[in-house]
Amino acid sequence: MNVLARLQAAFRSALDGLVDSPSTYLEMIRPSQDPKFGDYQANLAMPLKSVLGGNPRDIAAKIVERLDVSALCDPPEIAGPGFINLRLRDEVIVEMLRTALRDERLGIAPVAEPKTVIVDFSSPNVAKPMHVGHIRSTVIGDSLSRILRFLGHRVITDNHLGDWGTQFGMIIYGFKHLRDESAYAAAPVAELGRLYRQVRAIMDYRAAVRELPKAEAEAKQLAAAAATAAALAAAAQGPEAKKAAGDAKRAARRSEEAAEQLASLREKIAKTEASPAASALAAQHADIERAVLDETAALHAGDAENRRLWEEFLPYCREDIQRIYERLAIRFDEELGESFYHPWLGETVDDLTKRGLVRDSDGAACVFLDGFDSPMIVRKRDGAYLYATTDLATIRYRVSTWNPDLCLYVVDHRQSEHFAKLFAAAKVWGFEKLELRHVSFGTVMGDDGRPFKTRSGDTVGLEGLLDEAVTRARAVVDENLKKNADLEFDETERQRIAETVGIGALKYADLSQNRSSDYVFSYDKMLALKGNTAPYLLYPYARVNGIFARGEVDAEALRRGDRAMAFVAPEERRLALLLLQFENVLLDVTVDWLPNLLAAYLYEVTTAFSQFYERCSVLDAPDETSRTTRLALCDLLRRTVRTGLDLLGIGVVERM
RNA sequence: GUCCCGGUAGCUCAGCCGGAUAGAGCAGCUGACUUCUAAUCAGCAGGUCACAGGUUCGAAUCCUGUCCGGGAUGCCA
Repeated sequence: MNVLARLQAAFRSALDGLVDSPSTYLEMIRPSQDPKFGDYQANLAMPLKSVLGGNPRDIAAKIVERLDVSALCDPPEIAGPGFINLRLRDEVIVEMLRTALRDERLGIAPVAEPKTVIVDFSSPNVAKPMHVGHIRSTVIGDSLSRILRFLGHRVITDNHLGDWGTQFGMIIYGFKHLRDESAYAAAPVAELGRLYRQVRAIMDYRAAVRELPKAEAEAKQLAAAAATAAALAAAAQGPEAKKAAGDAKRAARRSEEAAEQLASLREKIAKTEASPAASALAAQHADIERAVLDETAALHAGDAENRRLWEEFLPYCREDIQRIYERLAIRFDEELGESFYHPWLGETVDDLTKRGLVRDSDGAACVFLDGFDSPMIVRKRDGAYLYATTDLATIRYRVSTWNPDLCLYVVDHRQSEHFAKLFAAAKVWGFEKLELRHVSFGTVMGDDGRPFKTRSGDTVGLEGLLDEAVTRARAVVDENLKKNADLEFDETERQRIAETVGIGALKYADLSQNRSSDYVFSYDKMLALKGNTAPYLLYPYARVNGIFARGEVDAEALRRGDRAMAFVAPEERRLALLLLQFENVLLDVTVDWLPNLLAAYLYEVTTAFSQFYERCSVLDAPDETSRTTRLALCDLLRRTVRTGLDLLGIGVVERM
């Protein structure tokens, strides 16, 4: 049992008979932020004032009187308005350290009541290359799955692939009209990618031409509005002036955005028209939008030819994304894409209808839900189904197959309304016992504060992103080795370190951020050697390995041994306390599904280690007890870091 | 229009289910490598936690309003 749980148990008996539901108060016991307030503090006397009456210091005194923590702590102290400060006895810390040291799982017991959890994440569209937008869902979902599994839950990870949408209509259309037979025979994946981009380019061009007049008119109108607003602002006096200036600024910005939008449209058009071949292509395929939709509809309707092509293309498309997953070390238990649910969409709507949940509105089948202005449309006027329908069918399938307690959807925040409706609909459909959670996250931004794009305005491919991270990591490795003459790394090892550090840095940059906020992408920041970065966390791990190697320490014997241990420096004690909080941190992560809490913890623990390392010589410790204690801290540190990083989906390097 | 999310140091961000003097990193300044890897450490400086009210013994954290930014908003996913 971890420290906190033991303290809580002691307080639970102290509160017995005093309050009805002690749980809320037990959560008010937490690590102190300042050592002078002890190791842990209980903040429950103040809020108990409204329950028990009297003044909080007296309440605290009463609780302390009933409290028996003598096996764990020095006598508790009451401070300030009624804080109860607890200082753990060194022998207790040492004993718990020993328990963790001996245990494969660092003393962390599996949860008493395991749940079945489905984690739905990544879910790229297989017809197009993965891009930067997929990184967050993939990395956050993978980490949450690993943490849940480590804690002892039954976890099913599912990649709900987009393998049935319009993008396949595009590829099929491209294949029928634009394919290069020999290129397809030689390298099908590349050729399909080219076809997708080709069709996309034609469609984009045609859309740009169509939208141009409207965009021109809008830009013109907004420019005029901005000019008017600027004039008004210049003329305004007194209290009106500030407001007018604000209006002018906003109008100017809107005008600027419209101008950019217009410029981007013109650029697309110019790009196509600059090439006679591209222009001719665009002219030849004047009806491309409708034709693509027709190909998609034919696929869905069971057209034999399109179905055959789809089956032929699918493995190639999956191959492309599989390569990325392998590099990221991401695996799924299931990859049931949209196509898997296609056969059941009709009966899903029928079942909803049978239960009286569906109403016709303008020819569309709609589920109207309390608290929402607009309904959830489950079948379009033209008879086609939507992702809402697929998502409902998916819930039903998952319940009948795995009977989960909880289902997490790791999907970006823009879809929060969709999920709010989906969850509400699932509830009225009869799945009220199943807990559904949208684990949402923000956008990856460029350093200009806008969604991360290449200089030419395209989305950034994920593969290129990985390559760049590794290349830059390699530069850091080489740079560092120049400074350390006594370290020798051959080419293979350098490259392997670069791969681990680069990919790890990319993942860590994402996971160390609170998922709900947008985050600014920066190679320089993620690969920085100091601060909350992957390289900083990996370093202590390698350092400890260095100590064990140089001292020829037998780690197994250390773990099993029973030599005396004791603290002489505050850095040792602080590091030990932090190491013992690992379990609580993992449990905290699963309260609001925040992997950044684990990242922050690992940063804190490695920072504490760096301070310890600076201050306390391990191999040349003053005596045997100190040496054993310090080696134990080192070993626990490296295993905690390795486990913690593994739970974030990040690998370690033995030396760097 | 309605709904959702955000506004914390020059920059990037933690902290937000109320707790003791608001924390990191970067950038700036000062120190520390004959010592287990300096991919490090120690220190200085830097903040009306957007604004105004409210609840509370106590508010960056909860409530209300205002301003600013982003997003969503019936037949795409």
